[in-house]
Amino acid sequence: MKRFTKYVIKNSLKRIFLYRACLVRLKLMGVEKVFSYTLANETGVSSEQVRKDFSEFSIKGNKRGGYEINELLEIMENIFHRNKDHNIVLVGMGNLGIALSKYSRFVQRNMNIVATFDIDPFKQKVRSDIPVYTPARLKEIIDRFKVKVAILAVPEISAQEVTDQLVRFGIKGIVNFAPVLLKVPPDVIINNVNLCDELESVIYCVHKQITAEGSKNLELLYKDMKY
Amino acid sequence: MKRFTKYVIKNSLKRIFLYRACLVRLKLMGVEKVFSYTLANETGVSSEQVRKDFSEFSIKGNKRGGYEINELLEIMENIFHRNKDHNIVLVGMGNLGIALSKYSRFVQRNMNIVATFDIDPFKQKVRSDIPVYTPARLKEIIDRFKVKVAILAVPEISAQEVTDQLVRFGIKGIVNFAPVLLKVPPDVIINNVNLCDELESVIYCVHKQITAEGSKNLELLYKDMKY
DNA sequence: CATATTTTGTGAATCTTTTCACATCAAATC
DNA sequence: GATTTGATGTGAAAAGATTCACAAAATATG
Repeated sequence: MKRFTKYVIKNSLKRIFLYRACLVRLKLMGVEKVFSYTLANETGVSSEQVRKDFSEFSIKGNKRGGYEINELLEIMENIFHRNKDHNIVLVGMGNLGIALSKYSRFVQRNMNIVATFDIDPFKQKVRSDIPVYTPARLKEIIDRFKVKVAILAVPEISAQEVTDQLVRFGIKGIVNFAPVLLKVPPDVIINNVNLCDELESVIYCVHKQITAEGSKNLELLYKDMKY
Repeated sequence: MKRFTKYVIKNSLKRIFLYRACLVRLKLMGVEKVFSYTLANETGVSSEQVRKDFSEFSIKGNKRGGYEINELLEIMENIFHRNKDHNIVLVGMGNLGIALSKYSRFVQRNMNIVATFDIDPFKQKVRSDIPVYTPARLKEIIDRFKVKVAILAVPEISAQEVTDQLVRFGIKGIVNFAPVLLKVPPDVIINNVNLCDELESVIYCVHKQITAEGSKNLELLYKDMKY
């Protein structure tokens, strides 16, 4: 009865990102070695979980000696192919699109938005820091920069249409900010970011927490997970 | 050995949001009734999952008749307290903060950003559509509008400091866009949105998918979940 | 150099989530 | 109104994720 499968990023992978962020911070503070429980404390997971996650990605430490931060980061860079640059396109230069195009952290992590696209001719500026093209040039740019991943920040109504184009032009992964479930072939990875839901779920949980009589109710709503 | 627990929003709750978005769409299209497999098809989950989720939230349907969309939406509105208005504050009016403050979908769903805050005096504008105040007025505004939930879009470096203030002034839930793990008392709910990680994980999966020799590798990286 | 200590790494146990399978009910059909 | 059909709702089974518990290894100590 299922019409399409969707790949979902595993928790363990998400946690690896947490660990890495934490390692980068510790390195800046001059720390050279970590133990699984250091990372556990900093990220809120359990130390066994850290080790289990590492073992899933075949990351080995030194018994008694813990892990060298530099070594760990290098392994992670390799796992994530972060040594290479990655070219991204961004479609939809509304408020959110503009903010994302200026988000400096992407560049810091070797993810370059090489071009953005918008149907509004008034927004199109080829001679800008990051150029804003007409969607007619999508294929050309995707081909030229060998782009495989796109950020979708267009209105809900045109999200599927743009997605179909992107997929046709060879895009294999999309971070989608439009609140729709995109339909794509099984080899295309979609990561939905729904800002409303993020806010709404917090409001919901807060409300429940405030009005909850016993803890029984809460258990229905959250997992008491330590991540 | 754990230093703080963190509540994480359950998958079933996240899926309820999916269902609702879908129901709203179907309603606009003039549909009046749905079956569990309609929702399943539209959202990519299995129909048993839909029913199990509903049963978790004590949502009942009609055997053979499925579910009335209106009824379903009403129940969900009640569950989510969406009939009431919710006042939100937003701290940090950088690119992302500005975009979020203009995000019309929040208002459509009864979530009103009543005020924003930024330390930069040049950004402070009290007579604007949504006023931008100095953080010195945080307590005053939070008290006046009985705000319980905040959006945090400040730089990494000041995120914890601002969080401590927010918590002191009575904020019980935070949507955090800064890439740091905030430390808060156990009754405060944090929802982290890390834009870099979202993009990076897609890049990672795409890369793995492209270079994967067998399907064995893939299984390590994704769950073949149908959500 | 033997012993004690500390941390990793992982199989087993537990807990959670998802899927299966089918009884149960409501509507449609004969 | 009896029978068939097609959906829900939910225990039971399976799959998946997390925690426990402890052997193995590396370092420190006496």
